[in-house]
Amino acid sequence: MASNHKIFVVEDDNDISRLLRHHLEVAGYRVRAFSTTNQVLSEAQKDRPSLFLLDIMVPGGDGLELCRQIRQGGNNIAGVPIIFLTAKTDETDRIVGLEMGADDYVTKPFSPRELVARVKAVLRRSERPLPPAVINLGDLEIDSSSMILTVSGEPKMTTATEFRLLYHLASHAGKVFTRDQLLDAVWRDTSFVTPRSVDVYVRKLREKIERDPENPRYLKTVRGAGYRFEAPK
Amino acid sequence: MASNHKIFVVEDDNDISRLLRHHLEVAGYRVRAFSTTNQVLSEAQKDRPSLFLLDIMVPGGDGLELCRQIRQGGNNIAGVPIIFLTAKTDETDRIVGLEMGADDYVTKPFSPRELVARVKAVLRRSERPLPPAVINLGDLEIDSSSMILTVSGEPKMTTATEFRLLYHLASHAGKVFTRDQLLDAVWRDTSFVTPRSVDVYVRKLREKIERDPENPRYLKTVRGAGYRFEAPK
DNA sequence: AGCTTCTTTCACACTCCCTTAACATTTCTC
DNA sequence: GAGAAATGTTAAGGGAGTGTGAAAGAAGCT
Repeated sequence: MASNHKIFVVEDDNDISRLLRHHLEVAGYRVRAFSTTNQVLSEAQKDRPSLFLLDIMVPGGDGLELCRQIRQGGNNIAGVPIIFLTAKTDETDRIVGLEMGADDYVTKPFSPRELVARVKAVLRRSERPLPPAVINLGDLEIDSSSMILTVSGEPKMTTATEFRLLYHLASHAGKVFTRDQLLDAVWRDTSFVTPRSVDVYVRKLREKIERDPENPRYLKTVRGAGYRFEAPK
Repeated sequence: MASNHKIFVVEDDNDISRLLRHHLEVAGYRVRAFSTTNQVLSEAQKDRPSLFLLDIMVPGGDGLELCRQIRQGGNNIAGVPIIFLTAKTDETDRIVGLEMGADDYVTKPFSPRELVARVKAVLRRSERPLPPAVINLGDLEIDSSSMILTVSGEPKMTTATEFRLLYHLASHAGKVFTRDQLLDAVWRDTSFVTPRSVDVYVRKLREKIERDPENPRYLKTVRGAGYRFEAPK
């Protein structure tokens, strides 16, 4: 249920802001709330949010202006999706806002479910499509679109987490990952997971892909650092 | 990002027209806007657009009429896809599907995300050869033109949603879809629908297509990910 | 209106996966 | 070679994800 997405909420009304935060957090997102536009831009450049949720009528230079600044090239956040919060009646605001480059809007009063659904939809669309669907290495075939692992022609059952881990390692073959990096990349919610969990999964994968799990050809341990997937020559 | 597609927009409200143009252009399409239907047809025959975006309520002979004229044989644009813009309250399903031969519709007020997504989807569909109207897999026959499902020669009744879901899964056999992806592809407005609704439909489909619904051969669960339709060998 | 049919949600049962903790083993350091 | 640190391995409980029936909610039909 949890995801790694961080959302910047810019809303001056404290009640609404708390409400937004609450619903978004329940939905598994991390939230940072701002009551004015002042520091949003500079913080965003440091903190790299996945999405902005802007009230169109916040004080301190309004939301539209902030939207334009975000969209402006030159910073590293120009591509981050934006959702506007608008009053139901104010059609012109909405239109202007959308023209400014927002990705969607939610009208107040909003239903929590719709809010979350729109956030989810925008984030889903902004995710870049996965790199090559099928990875072939040695006698392995890792097909991410069907989530099927084949070893020497034999299909092997894997759990979702096993598969994601394998896919991540194999699609960056040669690169060493620390346990923490793997947790960040592969696990949905890293907050309460021991890095040692990775070890357990590495073992499970070795049992499935290695001839001799004790002497792995693919999934190598890099002592003191982490793990590396090694492509056979 | 750029594509060679040219879109004819027919819309009398100037604000909305500008908005449409803006978002379509940002998405990489070329746009020609018309505020009445008068010259659309003649211009289209010269200029060959890839898609029409018609407000259903434009003055000068309404959008439906224009749609009919476009679809009429004898010109060279009969096959160009059409998307309608409609007010939310309208009864759109019938208009789109049966009578007029439109390809999709977008309700006002629309979100840019949705607009562009639908335009993209329709263009994508029109570019590649149509997916086969009849899918034959194992003892299943899924005929999308007549919306008839046959299992081992036995015709089975399905609802529209059941059929669309089955068709989507079967026409991408092997690929895993998350519940959210299925909602996007099969349902119209996902904002108010729980992903779990998909489960219910999967179950209904299993009851109709599987010998043993508890051990499905076709419609497999991929735990932690979603569902996959598996073609038998 | 009343009826039917489809859609969506809810609640509960159940299964399987995930995480952890504990112990075993290997590798490094002095 | 002894101790420390890192990794390998195993099994169990608790929890998340899914299956399922029923009932409320929409939408169309007569």
